Amino acid sequence: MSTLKEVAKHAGVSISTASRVINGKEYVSTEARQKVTRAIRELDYQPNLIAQSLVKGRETRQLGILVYDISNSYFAEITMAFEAVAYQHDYTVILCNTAEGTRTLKYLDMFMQRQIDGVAIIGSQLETEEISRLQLLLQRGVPIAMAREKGWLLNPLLDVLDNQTGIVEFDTSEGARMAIDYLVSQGHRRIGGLFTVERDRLWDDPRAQGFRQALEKNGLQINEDLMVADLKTSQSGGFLGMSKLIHQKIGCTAVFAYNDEVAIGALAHCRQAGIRVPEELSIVSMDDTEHSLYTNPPLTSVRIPRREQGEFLAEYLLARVRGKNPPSRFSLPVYLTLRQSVSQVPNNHDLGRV
Amino acid sequence: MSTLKEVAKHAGVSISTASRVINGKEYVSTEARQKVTRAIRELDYQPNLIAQSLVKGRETRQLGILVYDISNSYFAEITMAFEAVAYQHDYTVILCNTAEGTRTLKYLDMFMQRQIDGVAIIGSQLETEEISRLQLLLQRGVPIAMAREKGWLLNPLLDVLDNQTGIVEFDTSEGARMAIDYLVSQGHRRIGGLFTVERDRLWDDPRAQGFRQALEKNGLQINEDLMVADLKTSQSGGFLGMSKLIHQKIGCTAVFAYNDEVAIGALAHCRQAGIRVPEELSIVSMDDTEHSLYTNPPLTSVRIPRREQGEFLAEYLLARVRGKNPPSRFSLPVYLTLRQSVSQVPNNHDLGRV
DNA sequence: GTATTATCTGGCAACGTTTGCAAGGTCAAT
DNA sequence: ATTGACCTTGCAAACGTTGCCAGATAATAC
Repeated sequence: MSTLKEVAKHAGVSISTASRVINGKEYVSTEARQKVTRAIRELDYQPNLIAQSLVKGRETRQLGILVYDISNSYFAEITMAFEAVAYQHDYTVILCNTAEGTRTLKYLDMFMQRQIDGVAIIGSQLETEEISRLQLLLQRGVPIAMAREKGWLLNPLLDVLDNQTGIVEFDTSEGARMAIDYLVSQGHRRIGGLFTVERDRLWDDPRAQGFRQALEKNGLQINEDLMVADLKTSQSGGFLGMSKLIHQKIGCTAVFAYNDEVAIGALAHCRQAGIRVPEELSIVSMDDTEHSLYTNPPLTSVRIPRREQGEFLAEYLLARVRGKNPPSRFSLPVYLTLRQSVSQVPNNHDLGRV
Repeated sequence: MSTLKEVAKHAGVSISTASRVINGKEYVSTEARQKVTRAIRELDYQPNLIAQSLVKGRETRQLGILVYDISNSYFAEITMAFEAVAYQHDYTVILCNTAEGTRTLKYLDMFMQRQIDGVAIIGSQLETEEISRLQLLLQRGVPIAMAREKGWLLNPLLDVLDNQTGIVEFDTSEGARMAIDYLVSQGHRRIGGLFTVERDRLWDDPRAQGFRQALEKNGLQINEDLMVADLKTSQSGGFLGMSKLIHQKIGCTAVFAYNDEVAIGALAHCRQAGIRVPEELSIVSMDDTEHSLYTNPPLTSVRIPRREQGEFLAEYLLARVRGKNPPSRFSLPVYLTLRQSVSQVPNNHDLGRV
C-alpha cells in the first residue's frame, strides 16, 4: 500500500513537495512535478483519504442517508438521485435501511463516529432519543436534511431542529383531497380507503386527513368501517386491505390507496375476486411511481416527485458543507395523474358491488 | 467535538488509560474506569473512527457495494440483505449505482482511497480497466465478492481474479430452459423472446442461450425475428419489446421475458393492445420478484434468490476481513414458480394471434 | 526481610496526511 | 555589489487514536 512517503522517496523529493504536487498547488518546479507524477504512476499511488480526513478535521466526503425501505421504488428513486448528486461532487453515500427495528439510533451514532459530512433522512419517523442524537449532530456542525410529508403531528422536539435543517416537503393531504375530489367528480359517493397507520392514530396521517376533509367538503359522510388501517406498506398490505374492505359488505365504488404498492396489491386482490377495475371499482393511489404506468389498468395516482427530493437533499447538504447558506425549505407540488383506474359511476348506480 | 484527550483530562487520567477503558481492556482500576465512564457520558464522547482506522491500518469497517440499478427491486432486495448483514457486524455500506455511464472505475478508486474493507459487485459487467483496478484492490488485500450469472462470455482477464474472489452464481440458462420446457409442455410451439443485450451479442446472454437450447432440444426451430433484442431492462423496455414483437406479424403463442420488469411492461402492452393473457398469449419471465405475485395475471417466473445473494456477499467479505478462509463459491438453485400467466394451447391452435 | 509477580499507569512513537514556517535559491532592479 | 521579491524546498507539528514500553505500586512467595 504505497504511501506518500514512498512516492516522495521514489521521486527523490520531500514529502511536502509530493503532497504539493498531488494537491495541484503552486510553487513546485516542473521538474519536481514530473518526477512525482511519474512516481505516482509507477507505484499506483492512491492518497489515503482516511489520513486526509483526519488532518483536515471534518471533510470525510461522505453523506449518510437513512431511508425507510430501499426495496420500495419510491425510496429507491430518491436514493438514486441523492447518490447521483453526491457522486458528481466526489462524495460517497452510506446507505441505511431503517425499516426493521430501531436501527436509526445506532446508525446516527455510527455517523458521528465516522465524522460524516451530512445526513439525509427519508421516511423514518423519529423517536425522542433519535431526535436528541440529531441535535448533537447539529451541534457538532453536521448538516441535516429531511424529506417529509406536511401535516404529520410531529414530536414537539423536532421544532427545535426545524430551522436548523433542510426540509423538502410535500402536501399529501392536499394530494389525497385532489384524488377524492376527482372520484367525487366522477360520481363516486361511497369511497373506501386503505391506510398504513395504526387505527387509533388514523387521523395523524395527512393522507387520511385529506381523505376525510375532501369527503366532508363534498357533503359525504365518513364511515370508518370503509377505512382499513394498519396495513403493511407493500403489495401484500394492499392485497390484505382489499380483502378486508370486501368483507365489510358495505358497498363502495371507489378506493383510495395509501400508495402505489398498496394499490397494486389491491388490484391483484380485485382480479382474484373477479372484480373488474375500473368498471366495478375505481382505484386511486399516491406516489405515481413507474409501476403505476404498467399496472392493469394503469393507476390514476397522485404524483409525489422523487428525483427532486433526492436532489434537494444532497444539494442542500453539499452547500452547507461548503459553508454556504442555501434555502432550507423546499415545497414540492403534488398533482394528480389521470390514467385508467377510475371510471364514472352511472347516476343510478348508488351501491357499489364491493 | 470532544476527543479522547478531553475525556482523559476531564477524568483526571492519562490518554492511555482512557483509551483502555473505551476498548474494554484489562489492567484498569475500577476507580479509573468509573471516572472515565462518567467523563464519556458527560462529554457525549464518541470515538473518532477515522483516527482509529488510521492507526489500525485497514479496519475502516466499511464495505462497498456496486449495484447496477438500485431502483430495480431485484437489486434492491440483494442490497437490503447485504446491508442487514453488514449492520449486524457494525459495518457500514457505501452504495454505488453503476447503471449510468462509467462510474465503476471512479468508484473503485474511491474505495481504494477510503481504505475500504471489502467490495461487492452485482450486475455490472466489467471492462478491462475496471478489472485491473480490481486486481490492484486484491493485491492490497481487499476481498472482493461478486454475484453473477453462469454462462456469460467473460473477459478473459477475469479468470485471474476468479479464484481470489467470492462468487455466488446461478444458472439463468438453466432457468430459461426450464421456462421454455414448461411452455412447450403446455403445447406452445411458437415462442417469442424479449432480451436486453444488443442484437449482435445476443448469444452471449445465457438466458438467450437457454432459450435456444430448450427450443432445439424440443425440436423447434429458432426464428430470430421472434427474438427482440436491445431492450431497456425495465418496464418501458418490455412495453416497447412487446410492441415490436406484435409488429413482426409472426404469430406466437407465448413469450419469454428477460425479467419481471420486462414482463410487466409486456403485460401492459398486451392489455393496451387488447391481447388477453394468458388466454391468447402466455408469458414467462425471470427473477420472481414480489411484483410477479401482484401482476394481472400473476407471472410464472423463474426464481433467482435475492436475499441469499446479498447475504453470501456480505458474509464472505466479513469472513475474509476476519482473516478466515470461507468457501468462495456458492451456487444458487433456480426454479420455476408457476402462476397464472401461462395457459395450455389447444391442439389445433397452431398459429398464435400475436 | 528480599525477590518475584501481578496490576495499574503514563509517556511516546506511530499511522499518512496537510500546512505553516524558515532556509536557501534565482533573478531583476537598484 | 546589494537589496528585495519571488520561487522552491524540506522540516516539523499537528489531527485522534492505539499499543508498546517502562515505571510505580501492591500483592504474593520464599
